[in-house]
Amino acid sequence: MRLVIAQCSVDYIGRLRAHLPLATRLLMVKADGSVLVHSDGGSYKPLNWMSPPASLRIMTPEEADTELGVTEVWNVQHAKSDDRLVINIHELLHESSHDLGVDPGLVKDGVEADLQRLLAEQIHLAGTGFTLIRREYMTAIGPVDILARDAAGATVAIELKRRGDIDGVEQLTRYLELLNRDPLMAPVRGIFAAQQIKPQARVLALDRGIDCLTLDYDMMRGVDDVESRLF
Amino acid sequence: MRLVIAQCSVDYIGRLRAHLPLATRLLMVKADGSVLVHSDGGSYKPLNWMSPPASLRIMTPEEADTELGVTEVWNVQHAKSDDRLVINIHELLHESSHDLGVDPGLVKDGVEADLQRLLAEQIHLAGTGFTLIRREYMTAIGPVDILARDAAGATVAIELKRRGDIDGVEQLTRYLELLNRDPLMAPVRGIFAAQQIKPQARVLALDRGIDCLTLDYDMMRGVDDVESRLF
DNA sequence: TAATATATCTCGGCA
DNA sequence: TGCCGAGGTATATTA
Repeated sequence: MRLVIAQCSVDYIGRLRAHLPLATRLLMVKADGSVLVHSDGGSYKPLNWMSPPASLRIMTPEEADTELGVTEVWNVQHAKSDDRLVINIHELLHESSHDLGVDPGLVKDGVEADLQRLLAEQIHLAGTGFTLIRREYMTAIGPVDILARDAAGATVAIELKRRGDIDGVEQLTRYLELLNRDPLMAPVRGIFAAQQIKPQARVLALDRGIDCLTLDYDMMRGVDDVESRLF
Repeated sequence: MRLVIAQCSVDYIGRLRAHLPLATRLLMVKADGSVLVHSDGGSYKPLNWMSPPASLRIMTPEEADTELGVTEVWNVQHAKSDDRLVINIHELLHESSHDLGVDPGLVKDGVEADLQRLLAEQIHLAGTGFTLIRREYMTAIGPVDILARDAAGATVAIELKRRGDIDGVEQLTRYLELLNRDPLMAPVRGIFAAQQIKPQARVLALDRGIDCLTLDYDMMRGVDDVESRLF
């Protein structure tokens, strides 16, 4: 990885066009040819960047640019598209190079897949007497997160989200419509389950006869830990 | 901005939990207290990070950690939530600090707003004899991108996207449902316009009687340039 | 402040 | 490889 602090202007031409006026910024060149242009604020998103795979060519500026104070031109070309990043460097303030090696990568816990596993194991949280039919029940339009049977023997489709938004209700609605076309399965009712359900999503769900279920991940994980410890 | 290359392990605890095993990485500390952990690959997204506003406290490790080789513990605490990033530093390989100043920021061209302006100007692309009623036509549930009148005098609602996904079709469906409740406006038909329309979205749109329109931004901008040059 | 739509989204999974 | 869904989505706009 190469780190450069420089006074520069940046232009991106590709899926859109974007321009950064002259200022002092961090330029990060990664081993895969990707380049990130960061300012000293904002979030983790760079001001401008080039995704890998890409190649960096450092060129001498044309005469007109030299007169404007440009000392180097970095041409970062994406390997598989016409996307291009052009960095006009006016002054190099710092430069260093480092060998980082390959990263072992991130281990996550608490994403939708974990929620799904826990709810499948603790399906009684969806309702008393519920039994699991299966997770990731495939249909023509995609997988239903959890398919279960309620105490009365009726089929229930459960859509899981970390954050319950209107999109999720639409998604579950499409599944229910499809499942209810199958006479062997109908009637199928729906449960929209999430750690947090937005008011609008709740209104839409109830309007469509879909039950809402708020999940407490920490509690569910706690139960999971206790159960794991028993075996 | 402070740049550190270090052998470290990282833990994030907040909306979820995430762990990075020991490896050499770049740590970027920005002026607003945000911290980015980057490896020498991937794209612009850091392996792990803390969003601003945040504060960094550097602490001496506990004895047990010292024995494992930890020399410094960075505790990055978000200012407005319980999100926390803990970086256990084993070896500092490089360190430098830089004053970047405030960035003037990015200028963009070619986002949805530009597409919308161009299609409004070239509304004939939606169909022969089309006339523009208005852009951003407000309804109770949000603005319809473009409202137009077709050759026969019927109202047409156009939803614009750069990438036509299923969400956009749902959005347009909601608008059409609402607009068609108004007897003065009904019947209103829909056109789903995008630079690229995903197959699933196309199927759903056609199933709901919504026409699809693929837009060529470069061509539209080219026409725009030519027209601009005439005046 | 809260909700909504966009993104050069990125990233992972699966056909 | 392309499509599809999730994201600690982040970010800008607007009511």
